[in-house]
Amino acid sequence: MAPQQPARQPAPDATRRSERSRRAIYDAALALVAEIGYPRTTIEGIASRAGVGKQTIYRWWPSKADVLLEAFLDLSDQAAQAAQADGTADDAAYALPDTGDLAADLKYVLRATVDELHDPAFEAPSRALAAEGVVNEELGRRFVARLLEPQLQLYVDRLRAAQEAGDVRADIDPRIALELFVSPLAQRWLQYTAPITYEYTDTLVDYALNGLAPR
Amino acid sequence: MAPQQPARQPAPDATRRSERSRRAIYDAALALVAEIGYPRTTIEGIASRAGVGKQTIYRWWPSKADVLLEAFLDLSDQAAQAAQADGTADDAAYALPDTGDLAADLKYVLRATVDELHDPAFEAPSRALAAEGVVNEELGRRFVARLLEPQLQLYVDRLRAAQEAGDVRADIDPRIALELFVSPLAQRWLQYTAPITYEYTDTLVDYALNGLAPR
Amino acid sequence: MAPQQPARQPAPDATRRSERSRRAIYDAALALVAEIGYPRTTIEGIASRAGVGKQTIYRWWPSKADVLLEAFLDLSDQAAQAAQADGTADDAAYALPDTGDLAADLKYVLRATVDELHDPAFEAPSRALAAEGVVNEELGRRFVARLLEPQLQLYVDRLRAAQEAGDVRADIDPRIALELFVSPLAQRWLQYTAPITYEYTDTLVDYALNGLAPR
Amino acid sequence: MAPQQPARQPAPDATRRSERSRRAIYDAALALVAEIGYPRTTIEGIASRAGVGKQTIYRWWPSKADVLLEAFLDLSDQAAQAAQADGTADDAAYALPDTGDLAADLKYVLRATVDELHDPAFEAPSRALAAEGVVNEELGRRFVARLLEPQLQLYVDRLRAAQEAGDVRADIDPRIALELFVSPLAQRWLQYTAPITYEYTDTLVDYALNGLAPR
DNA sequence: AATTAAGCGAGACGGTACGTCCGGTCTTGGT
DNA sequence: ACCAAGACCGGACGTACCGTCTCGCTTAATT
Repeated sequence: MAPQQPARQPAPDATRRSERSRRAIYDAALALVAEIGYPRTTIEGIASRAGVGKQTIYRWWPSKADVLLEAFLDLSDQAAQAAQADGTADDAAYALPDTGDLAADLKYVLRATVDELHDPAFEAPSRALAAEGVVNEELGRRFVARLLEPQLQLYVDRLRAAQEAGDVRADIDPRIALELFVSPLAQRWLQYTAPITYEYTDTLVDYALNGLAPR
Repeated sequence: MAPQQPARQPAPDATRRSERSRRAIYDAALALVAEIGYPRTTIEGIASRAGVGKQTIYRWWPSKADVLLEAFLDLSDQAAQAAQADGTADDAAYALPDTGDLAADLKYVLRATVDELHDPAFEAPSRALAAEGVVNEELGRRFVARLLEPQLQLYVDRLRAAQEAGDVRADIDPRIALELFVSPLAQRWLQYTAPITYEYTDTLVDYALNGLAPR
Repeated sequence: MAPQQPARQPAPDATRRSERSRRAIYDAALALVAEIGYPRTTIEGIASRAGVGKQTIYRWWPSKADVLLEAFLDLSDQAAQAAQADGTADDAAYALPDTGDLAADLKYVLRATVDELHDPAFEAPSRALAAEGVVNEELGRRFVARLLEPQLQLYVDRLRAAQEAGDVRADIDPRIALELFVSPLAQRWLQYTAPITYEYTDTLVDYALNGLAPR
Repeated sequence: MAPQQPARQPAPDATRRSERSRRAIYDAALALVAEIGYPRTTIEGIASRAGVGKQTIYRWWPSKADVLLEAFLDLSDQAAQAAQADGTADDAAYALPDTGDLAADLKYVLRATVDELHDPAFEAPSRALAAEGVVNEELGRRFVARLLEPQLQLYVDRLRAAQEAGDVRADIDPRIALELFVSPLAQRWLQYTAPITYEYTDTLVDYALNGLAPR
């Protein structure tokens, strides 16, 4: 119906695209970012490590950051599928747990997030993408839309359920409410303002639910 | 007694340093980051714009990010001094307002922060430094220690005062508590997750003080 | 069978070399040396004037002197071909004249050499190469083997013919004999020890053929 | 009457000049040229090795080549004085030997020159100066006038004596005649065209005195 | 003896060029 | 047509020196 992307260049034919090269590029990009860091990772380096011509990268991605973003999305999808395969039906990738105890559920999920933020395989590329997004608004928005927002949506869902159960006030906006415990964790991780522990995230949930003022 | 700094290189003689060049470099760095963005700002460009030899930059700073960090610190100091000069004695640079109404005071300060985050002169360099800090831990910690933490400390002080006044529960850790409203704002700004408005920051303060759970 | 060249670097693919760039580099190098002198001629200057990236020079030549040597060889080849095209069959590029009068032939050729040494197009680059060769033995030997020795060989041939004709003693080594008139000219030109004139070269030939001692 | 040099700069006061520094600069310059070669010898390197400020060099010499020229002249003077001290009255520095046998005397002196040209202490700086002189006419003329021409004058004197003794034809110009055996040696040394041996210089003398043509 | 003024060691400074690396484009030959 | 390979133009990197300049410090020569 609607036209595809405007396609300023001769528009490569995606049906002929080499899946082999695409995978090799993702692997090389993630490996290099993990090994030598994002700033020292170069397109030439990725091409060389992937055994691929530079043009093959430039044909399909406009920048180093875009390569990494797609590589990371691909990695996340794979991880999600793997988790779903050997996990329960209500996988964390699709919904937060709902045991009826909101505080406990949030603490559980945030503890899992703490673990993930300490996983070296995720840390290097996601830091790199976050950093790039800070300075490059267009990519930042894409990063948020594709990776961050879907995860935050799970909190929105859980908080809505809590509102129906009467555990959260009805006049609360869940999209804002979730930031009370998610953003502090994000900031500590992004900016090294302070260490990240289970105790810390538990505290965040308590403070957020009960408020700072005396009751 | 105490050892001098390690000084790995021949250690330039700081007493002979050209104040004129230092200022010109700060100005050029800030101007370029504002005009063409951090990634396209180069050491050569700064040197050229400042009318300075490249070596004069490399002699005193190890990297582009360090130049910008010092330039920004200098800018902040100047702004603080200017504010103090024409302001009241209890300047915001030294303490948050304390009218007795904690919610109002916090809302006031956060609104000022919203304004500052929209000020183009501050936005470009601080974004750049934040981004660099995400990916470069050493610089990130310096950025936090020199710029961010001193500002957060003002919230700690205000919250302590509120605890004494009985407006905040005594068992609350102020350093964590402040993150409930500061970090969400930071994240929205850094990652473009959502717009930043007065209404938003007001809401954050209300949620944080009163909690999400029904009272 | 025979080993390939050692090829210490990744060895660029000569078949893909840009002829256009090569020529532009030669032209730029010769022009700059003529205009501003060898020491002030820089690789960057050559690249810029030739409209070429610096790497294109570094890819194919190890040093400024090598660029100039090849540029000059190319120039000489072109001049030789041009001379042959519109000249007689027995071009000076292939043999010295042999009218039967050795003294006259030598004087003729040396006068032509005097003219050439005063030709600004040849002077600047050949001086530069000679100077570099004095201080850089490896390049000096290449300069001699590729440019100087082939010309001297023509004298050897002419002197051999003279020996057969009985105009030069049979026990004379022509390779040494030619130096009696060629080297003095060379030294005056290289070291500015004294001016170079037709009269001077005529005198050299007379002295060399007849000797200094009374007959 | 007439003013001394125009003195474009404030004209340093030579009476206050530090003899200690001058010597240290000469030594450093000669040592560096011998050790790392002329092109890699820098003014900064000389200053540092001599334990001297850069300005002390720039105050007294206009260029690296001039420093080396004076250093070499100084070295030559010292060598000449040393030779005179432990040698005969008629030192080679003041006159060529005159045993009555011109050929033998010339062969003797040229053999001594061959030895000198192989002396590493003299080779590096004199090559460097010669090379610089090829490309820098002004310095070249100074090099010739101060170093080369005085030595050639000794040949002129010896050849004049030979003319009076009837061993050289009266119509010969000694200044040109000497080039028949001196220049070939010079060229072989400067340009690496061929090896330098006693046999070679002996041959040059024979050829020059007797001529190439049959007698 | 105190004062002055130059040379001096040191090295920061504004520059230029070095030789390298990489970005992004283009061309070639192979599949 | 895509791909691996890599040459190409361009531009920034971080380093090395250039030649000038300023800073304190000797060190005479002059008051």
